[in-house]
Amino acid sequence: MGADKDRDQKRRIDTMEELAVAIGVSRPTLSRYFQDPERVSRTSRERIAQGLERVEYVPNFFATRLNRKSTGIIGVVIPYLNDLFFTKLLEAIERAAMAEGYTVITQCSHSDPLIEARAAETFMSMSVDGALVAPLGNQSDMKAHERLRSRLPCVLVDSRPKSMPNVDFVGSNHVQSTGLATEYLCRVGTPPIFLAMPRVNFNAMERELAYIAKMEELGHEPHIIGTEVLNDDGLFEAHGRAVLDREFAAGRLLESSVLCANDRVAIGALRAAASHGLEPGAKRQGGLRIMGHDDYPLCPFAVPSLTTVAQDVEAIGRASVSRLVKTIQAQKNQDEQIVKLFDGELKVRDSA
Amino acid sequence: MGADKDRDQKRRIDTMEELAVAIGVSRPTLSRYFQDPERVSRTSRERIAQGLERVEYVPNFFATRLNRKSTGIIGVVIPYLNDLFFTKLLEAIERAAMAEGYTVITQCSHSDPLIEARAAETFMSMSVDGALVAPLGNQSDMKAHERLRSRLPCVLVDSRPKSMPNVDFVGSNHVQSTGLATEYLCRVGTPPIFLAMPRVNFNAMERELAYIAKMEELGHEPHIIGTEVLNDDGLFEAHGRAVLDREFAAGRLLESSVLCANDRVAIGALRAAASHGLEPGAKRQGGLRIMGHDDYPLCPFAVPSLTTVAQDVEAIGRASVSRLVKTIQAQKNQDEQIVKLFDGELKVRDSA
DNA sequence: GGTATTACTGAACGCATGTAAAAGGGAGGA
DNA sequence: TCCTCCCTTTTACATGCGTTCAGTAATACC
Repeated sequence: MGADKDRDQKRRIDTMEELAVAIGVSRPTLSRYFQDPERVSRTSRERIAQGLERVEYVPNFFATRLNRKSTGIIGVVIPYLNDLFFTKLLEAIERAAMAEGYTVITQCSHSDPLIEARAAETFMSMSVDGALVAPLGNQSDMKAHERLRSRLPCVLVDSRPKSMPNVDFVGSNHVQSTGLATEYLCRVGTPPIFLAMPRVNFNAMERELAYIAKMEELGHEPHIIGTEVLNDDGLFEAHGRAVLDREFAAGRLLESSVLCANDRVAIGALRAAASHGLEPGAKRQGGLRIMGHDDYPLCPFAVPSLTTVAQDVEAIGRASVSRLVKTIQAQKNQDEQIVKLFDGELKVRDSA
Repeated sequence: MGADKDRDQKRRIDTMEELAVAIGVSRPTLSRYFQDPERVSRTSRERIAQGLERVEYVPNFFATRLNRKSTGIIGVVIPYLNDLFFTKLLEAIERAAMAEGYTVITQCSHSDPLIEARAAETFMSMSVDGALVAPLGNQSDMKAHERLRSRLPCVLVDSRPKSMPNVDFVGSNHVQSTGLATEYLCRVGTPPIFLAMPRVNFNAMERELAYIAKMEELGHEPHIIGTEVLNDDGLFEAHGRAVLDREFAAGRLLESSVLCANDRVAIGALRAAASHGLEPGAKRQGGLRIMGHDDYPLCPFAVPSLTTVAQDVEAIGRASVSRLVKTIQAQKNQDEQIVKLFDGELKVRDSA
C-alpha cells in the first residue's frame, strides 16, 4: 500500500517554504541541505532525506541562481551543429564540465553573427560563471565578444580571430598538423597541392599558410586551389567535389597528391574522383592521392577510407573546460594568457 | 568625441533600479518597456531608447523569469549529438522556436537514461513553457518522462516509446517510407533483405515490422540480419560494415538487394562492399544493391552515392514546435492527442 | 556542576525583477 | 474653470530562494 502510494502519486510541493513545513525543519536548513547535505546535522539530514522520499519537489532553477555568487553554469557558443567535429567537441566539453559539477548551456550561432551576439547577451544576462566560445570567424561581432570578455572569464576554442589575440585559446596546432600531412604526402608521392575551403574561419587560413611554409621548407612550389566560393549551399563536401570535378574534367590533377583543408572537403574530393573513374590511394605509386584533416568520424568508412591527420578533439574539449574552470575559481582573470595547442596525429588509411 | 566615448566604454549598469534613476523613469516602466515597448507612452519610449544608447545594461535572465507566468523557454531533449540527423532536427526546431519568440534550451542525454532524467528535472525546475523530447528508447526512465508530462506540455519527436502511447507525437511514417523503399527494391531488382540496427530505439523496430509487412504484401519471404550487437563502439556505420563483412566473407548476399535500417548503417555497408571488391548499384542488373533510410546529408557524397528514402526533418521540426506552442497557448493540455507522421520521399541515386 | 566552546538552527533581510492596484496627469466636455 | 475619463506612472507587494547573524542546544573541558 505504502509502496503503491509512493510509486503512484507523491504529494507535489512547489516551494521550499511548503517543503519546510511538510518536513518540519526551517527553510534555510533545507537551502543548506540542497547545496551540500554535509552542512546540516546528521539528524536533520536523515529527516530531510526521508521527507523528500514522500513528496515531489524540484527547486526553482531561477530562484536558486538569482541570489548566488556563482551560478554554476558554463555557457558554450558553437558556430553550427551540422558538423560532427563540433558535435564531438561539444560532447567532450559537456562531459568535462559535468564532471566538474557545472551545468552547460549551449547556444548555436547558426552561422549568423546576430545570433552569436545574442548568445553572448544571453550568457551575460544569465551571469554564467564562464564561457567557452568557438567563434564564427571574420563575420563575428567583435564588440559583442569584447563585452562578454570584459564581464566574465572566456576561453576561445577551435578558432581564434586575429582581432582577439590576448584571450585564452585552446585548439589544434595547425602548423604541426598540416606540416605533418604535407610532409607525409611528399614522402610517399608527389608534393601535394592544397585544396582549400572558402575562408570562413581562421583555421582555413592557418592551414593554408602552414602548407605553404612546409612546402617551401621542403623546397617545393606550393599550389593552392579552391579558395573561391563555387557553390551556394555552404557544404564543404559540395565544395570539394565541385573544385575537383572542374579540375578532373579539364584533365588536370589526375596523378596528383591533394591535401584537403578538412575531411569534409576531402569526402567531396573522393566523390569527384570516383565520378571520374579515379581510384585515389597509396597502392598506386605516383598516382592520385587524397588526404584530409581532422579525422572526421566517417573517415574509416569512406571509399576509399580517408587518410588524414587527427585533431585531438577530446583533449581540446577537456583542456578548454579545465582552463576555464581554473580561471573561474581564481576569481579575477588570470594575468598571463594561455594558448594551448594540441598536435595532430597521422592516420594512414587507403586514400593516400 | 561623443561617438568615441560611445564606442569605447559605456557606463555599465547592473540593475533595472540603477537604470531607472539614470534615465529618469520608474523601474516598472522599464520593466514594461523591455517586455513590449508599445506598452509605454511614446515619450517614455524614446527617452528610454536614447538612454539605453548611452549605457551598457543587460536584464537579469533569472530575475525576469522568476516571477513571470510564462518563461518563454522551450526545452529540447535529444539522445545524442554525434548524428547529423539529430543536429538537423535540432536546427529546424531552434529556427522554428526562435521565429515563435521562444528561447530554446537544449539538453543532450549522451545515451544515458540518468542524464536524460536529469534533463527532465532541469526543465521542470526552470518552469519551461513546454518540452520537445526525442527519447532515448527502451532504456529511458519512464517515470521521469511521466513526471515531466504531468507538469508541462510535451511533444515527443522522432521516436515514440510504446509505453507512452497517448502523448502528442511528431515523426516519420515508417510504414510508408520503409514500404516505399521495399517496393522500390522489389521493382528494380531482387526482393531485399533487411539489414537492421541494434534495437536501441523504437524506430528500429517499426522499420523492421514495416519491411516485413510490405514483403508479405508483395508475396516475398522477409529476411532480416544484423539485429545482434556486433561491435561495442555503438557506431551504426561500424555495425553495418561488420554485418556485411561477415556475410560477404562467407560468400553470402553477393548479388542481393540490401535495405539498411538507416543511412549510417548503409554507409558502413557500402564500405564493406568496397572492401570485397563489390560495386553496389543500379547499373548492374540483378547485382548487389544497397539502400538506406533518412537521407543523411552525406548520401550524395558516398561512393557510390546512396539511394535512400528521405525523412522530412525540417517539417518534423517545424510541426513539433508548432504543436507544442499551440498546446502552451491553450493553457490546459489539449484533450485530443495529436500524432503527425510525415511521409518519406524516394531519393534514387547510384547504390540501388 | 559550571563554564567555554562549538555546531546548528531559524528569523530577517536581500536579490532583480514581475505585477496588481492606487495615484497622477492631461485632454475633452460642460 | 471645473470635472470626468482614460491612460500612464508609481507605489507596494510578490516571487522563491541565498545568506547573514544572533540565538540556542549540544559538547568539551576543568
